[in-house]
Amino acid sequence: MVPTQDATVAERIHRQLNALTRAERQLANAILENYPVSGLGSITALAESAGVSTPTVVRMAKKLSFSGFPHMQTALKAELEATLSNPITKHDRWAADAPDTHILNRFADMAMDNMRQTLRQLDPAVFDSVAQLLADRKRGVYLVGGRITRSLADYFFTHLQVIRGDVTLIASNANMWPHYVLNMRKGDVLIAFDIRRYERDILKLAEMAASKGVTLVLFTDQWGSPAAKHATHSFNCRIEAPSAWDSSVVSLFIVEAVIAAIQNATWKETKQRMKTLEELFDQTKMFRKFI
Amino acid sequence: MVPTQDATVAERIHRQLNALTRAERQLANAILENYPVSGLGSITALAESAGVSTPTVVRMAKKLSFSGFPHMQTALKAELEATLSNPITKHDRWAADAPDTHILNRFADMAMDNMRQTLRQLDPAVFDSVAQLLADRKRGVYLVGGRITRSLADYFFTHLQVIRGDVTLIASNANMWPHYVLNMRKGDVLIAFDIRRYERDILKLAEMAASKGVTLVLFTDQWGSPAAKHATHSFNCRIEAPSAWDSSVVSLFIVEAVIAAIQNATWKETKQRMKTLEELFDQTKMFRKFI
DNA sequence: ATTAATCTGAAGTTATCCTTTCAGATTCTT
DNA sequence: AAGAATCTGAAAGGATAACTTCAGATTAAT
Repeated sequence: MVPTQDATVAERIHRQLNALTRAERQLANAILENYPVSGLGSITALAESAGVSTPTVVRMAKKLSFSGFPHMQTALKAELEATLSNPITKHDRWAADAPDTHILNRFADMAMDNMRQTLRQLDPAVFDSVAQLLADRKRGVYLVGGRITRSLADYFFTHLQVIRGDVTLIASNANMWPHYVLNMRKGDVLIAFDIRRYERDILKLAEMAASKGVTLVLFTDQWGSPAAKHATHSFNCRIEAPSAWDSSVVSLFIVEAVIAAIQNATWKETKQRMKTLEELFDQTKMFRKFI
Repeated sequence: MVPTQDATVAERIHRQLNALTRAERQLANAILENYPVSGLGSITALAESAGVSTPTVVRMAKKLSFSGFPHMQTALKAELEATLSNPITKHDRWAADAPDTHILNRFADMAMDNMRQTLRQLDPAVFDSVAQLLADRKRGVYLVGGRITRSLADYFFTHLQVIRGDVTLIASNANMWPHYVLNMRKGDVLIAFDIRRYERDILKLAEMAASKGVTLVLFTDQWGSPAAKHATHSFNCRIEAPSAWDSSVVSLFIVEAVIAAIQNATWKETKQRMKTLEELFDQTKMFRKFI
């Protein structure tokens, strides 16, 4: 007998096909027919769908060297998981010269995981709506961030400012925030960053803004800031990191993608603004010419 | 309430995220983490892997408009079946619901490429040296960024400040920079961000700092800032993006990895500082308790 | 600080599942 | 055709899962 320890369920079935009885083959066919999902239900369901009795299922599982039906089902689930896990994760080491356990590689693994999981559950329609909102030059845009995320808001602000006017970065001192709310008009957009630990002030600001009819776009983490209840659109970015801090890589990614989308939607005007900006830079001689 | 009849479990979770409680979110998170396989086991197994109780699972299933856990599980299986039996569905697409040409997927592809290429040519020894430099509390640390990269310097600063003292974020007004140089001592570290278009002022600052015996750590792009000639260590991060702007995702990634490495190297002191910081936050009541 | 509202999981109950047994059905052998 | 060997599923059991209840814990509100 060939060892069947590591074979897939399908392989085991094929290998043992001759040793199976009539009812068992009928069952085997049913399993292979919609493999492997068919085997994920209860033994009763499987037996019924194959038109055999439950003892037949148990007997076949044992013929395939499983201890019983649950054992076989576990194997099926493991196979499925291996199949579904994105081939992208199966990489050669990121930094080839460093061991797998080096922080660079561990961090890279997690960053890519965050990215994958965030995008999998991100609704492109929400993304498109946000891009459209921000492309609308009739709406004023305000940006605010917390202790850590302030930098992200700042980054977003710097780019938005090039694309369009009427963009305000809300200063970090929360005492001043009501002043900003004072100027907000119905239809304006507030982009707020709030990841754990969620900040009371951001929640308060979201409340105030919402009550003035401002549309709230929220960048938060997988658990969701309490400000989400006031948000029209939320981006839940995974922030896991092998570190005492959270990772903002995915949040920054989304920000950049939104920027690109807005730019595409308003390219004609944006191009003109960028050209003007270049001329202004030329005058200040701030940048070196070329590269 | 939006009808949830035909939505996928992931969509329902996403839609109801705000209505979920702490334990339920924790559970939702666990489900999405290895979706949808994680939901195919018994309610007990799922509850355990999420670190919640089984009643929580039942309650969440009901909040998602299922009659109970088995109902939800059936839905998961149906989704899985649909996915697997439809060869057209591409598993390697980032945002599954958006076409390959959607900006999200194009951006993700490129970010991924940037990451791979950057890490491939990054020397882990350089990385380790930088982490070690910054872990050395006897050296003062200065951070500076350009028009776009200032946000990255700011992000780095916020974290470094928690880990250690004697960290200075150089203000954005270049006229003031000589004041900072005045205080720099031999052995201090200057972390500079300079990606195209490279800024004259950063180059000048690097020169001045170098002449005072300051160690320069440079974050730049694949082409290399002219300031590199003064740098002791350089990180060349790929910045390609399907956009008129460059992507800072990889740069941020390296920054976070460095932060994690420093934290590991000095965990004892860092832990103590973080604890003290927590206490200070408690006093200001800035953050909500837990999560 | 106190109270009210909400959340959470331990414990217990009910339902379902998985396995085993065994008698009848089927197939094979002579 | 008779007998032996094998196969099969109904039924019963023991095991596990799913659901409900409820009291303590937590959070929000006053």
